[in-house]
Amino acid sequence: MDETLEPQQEARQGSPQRATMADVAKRAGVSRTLVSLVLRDRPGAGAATRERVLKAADELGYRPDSAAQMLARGRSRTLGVLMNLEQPFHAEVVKAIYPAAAQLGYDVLLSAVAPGRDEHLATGALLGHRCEALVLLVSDPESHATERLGGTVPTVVVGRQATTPGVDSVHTAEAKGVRQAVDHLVDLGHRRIVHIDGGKGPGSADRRSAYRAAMRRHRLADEIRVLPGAQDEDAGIAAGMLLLSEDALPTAVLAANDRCAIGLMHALRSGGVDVPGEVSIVGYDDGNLSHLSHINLTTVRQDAAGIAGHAVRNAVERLENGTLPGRETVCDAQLVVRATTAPPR
Amino acid sequence: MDETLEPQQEARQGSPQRATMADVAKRAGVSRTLVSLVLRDRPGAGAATRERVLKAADELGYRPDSAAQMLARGRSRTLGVLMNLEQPFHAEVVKAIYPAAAQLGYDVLLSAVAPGRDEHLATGALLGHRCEALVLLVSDPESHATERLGGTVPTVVVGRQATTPGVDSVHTAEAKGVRQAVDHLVDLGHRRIVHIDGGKGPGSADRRSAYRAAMRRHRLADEIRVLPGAQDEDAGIAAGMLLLSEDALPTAVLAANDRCAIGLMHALRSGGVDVPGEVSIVGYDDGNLSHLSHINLTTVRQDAAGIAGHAVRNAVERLENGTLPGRETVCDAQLVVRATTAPPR
DNA sequence: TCTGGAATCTGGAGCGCTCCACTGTCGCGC
DNA sequence: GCGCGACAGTGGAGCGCTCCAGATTCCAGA
Repeated sequence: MDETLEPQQEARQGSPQRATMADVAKRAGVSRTLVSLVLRDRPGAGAATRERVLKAADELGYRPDSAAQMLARGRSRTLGVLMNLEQPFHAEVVKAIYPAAAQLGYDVLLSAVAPGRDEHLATGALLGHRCEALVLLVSDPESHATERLGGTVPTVVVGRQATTPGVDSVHTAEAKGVRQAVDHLVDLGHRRIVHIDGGKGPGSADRRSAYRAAMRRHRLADEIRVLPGAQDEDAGIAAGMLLLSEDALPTAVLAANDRCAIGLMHALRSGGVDVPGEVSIVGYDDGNLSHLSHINLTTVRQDAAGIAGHAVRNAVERLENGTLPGRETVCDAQLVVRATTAPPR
Repeated sequence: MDETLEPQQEARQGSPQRATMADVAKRAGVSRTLVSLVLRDRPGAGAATRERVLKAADELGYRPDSAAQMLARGRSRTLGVLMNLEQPFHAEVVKAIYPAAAQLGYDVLLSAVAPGRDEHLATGALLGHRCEALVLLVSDPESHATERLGGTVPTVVVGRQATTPGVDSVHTAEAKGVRQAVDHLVDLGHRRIVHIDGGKGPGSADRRSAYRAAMRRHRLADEIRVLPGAQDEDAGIAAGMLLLSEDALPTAVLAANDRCAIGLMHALRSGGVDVPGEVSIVGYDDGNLSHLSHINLTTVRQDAAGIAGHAVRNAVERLENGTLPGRETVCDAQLVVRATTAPPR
């Protein structure tokens, strides 16, 4: 950068150029190395000196340069998280990843998929920033390209089973969650229970097969019906439209996730269908929308904090432990009964 | 004897060593510098050599180390974005920031506020990663601490006017949007139009005063009523509850944002109130929820792409231009009439 | 008195990259 | 033949930090 001296810096922080460790050292009258020790809270510095260094650093508004740290350490202690900004559940998980990573001394970098920014690009950015491990909240199960990064860097896939050896996965006990949901509906007296599929979204394949299994367990194999869908409101709406166009409605629907459930609920209600009077709906995720008092969605709660914790721990373990076989961590699922399920008419 | 230092052990950390520029250079039989030139697509290399370098880089799976790049360049060409994972509108803006930044050759780093991770911490992380400029989608107008970073690093505040000199701001023409909304309601015949306040959220103060001004313009000063609130569903619900508990409902409500509007809508509907039959509702943002066919919210559309573009351009300009006075960019607002507004009974 | 070891502190090398100043090598006009 | 600019390519310095191998001090114990 050109050495354009900034004429008016805030007086408080003073330095036109970012303060370096050498500046702090000079001010405190010690060596760079010692400053480094003190700032990283390592033994090897006397109490008085320590104090002096800290004071000097504070006065200069010193901020360690993580780029230089990474370079020098040969490690970045940074975890990369690939997410979708539109999935509330991702937000939930990310919120829990921050403290989990911080606790283990890791930093977190977020990268989101967006139109024109696919998984590949987004993970590339993460890797370019020297993330030592990746947590993939988004990952196309069909193109294993992203997962295969596991060969390069420890990778944890969230929300579904990994299909590549050497890649960890953390996901919800979909079978349990779905079974609870189906059990609940059957207990209420439902038989015609439709499932809206989540397409390529995480967990969808498992939920689909768990739905089938649960239906069979209740000897309702004949009633099995899976509608194509996705994990968003539009898919729920589309499914709702489809159902409304048919002769008879099912009495209950297990949606791909909460967003899908909400879309479905709106579609049905605006089609004059009473929920849960005529049709019961069960969601999946238990994000911040579902517990809103008027949505009040019966849903399968995924343990975002648990998922985040395990994902981080697995990634770090793999990082510090070298090669490990791919592990699968299953987090608990819990049906939360609210107001969108009721006995069928 | 120092020169026979053995290379870093590979086995210990398990990770296969990441290929460096020197590796690529050796493989292609050229100097590091040339590799650097080729990879950055700079003139100074012959076509044949260029090809060879590219091939070598590809074969080694070479990935430039952005930490080293930053360090060497003295610049990171990275923009930091502070966001809230729970605001769909932020997601919208971020999605547009990516391409805008990429076009100017800048990288984007995301940092989210979360429980236990306040603005200060989140921006600290961004700064530690050497972001050269910050785009703040989140910023507490009361504590100017975050904004004051503008003294250190170019800062653009999104969603409200900056209160610190030397800090740019990009926000929607709240006055115009709100005026359109109020005009629309008045045109429909409404007089009792209540506004739910967005609390400390971005844009709230402007919307509040714009609401007051618009009401006065229509000689409805007596009908002005601002309910305390926030920019989320819960606030909408709370406001709805409050209104339901009163003797008479207003005929229209201008909500703090879409999320708030949705909360309100649900609260009113579950209280047996017809929307828009008895009460019309107008939101603000036009995020992905509002256009869902059953929510179908009349709302004020904020130009996320425009906001993102201006924020990025302003930040970069300030970066490359040295000192500039604080500028304010106002993006268009546009009322989108959908199905939650109708003439009063 | 000397020894040795803990506690404290220092200098230099080097992480992977970019930039600057430089060396060659052409080809072309005079 | 010479000069000269354009192009191709090289080597070294150094970004801010951490680590390693010492250097210095001080004091307990023989």
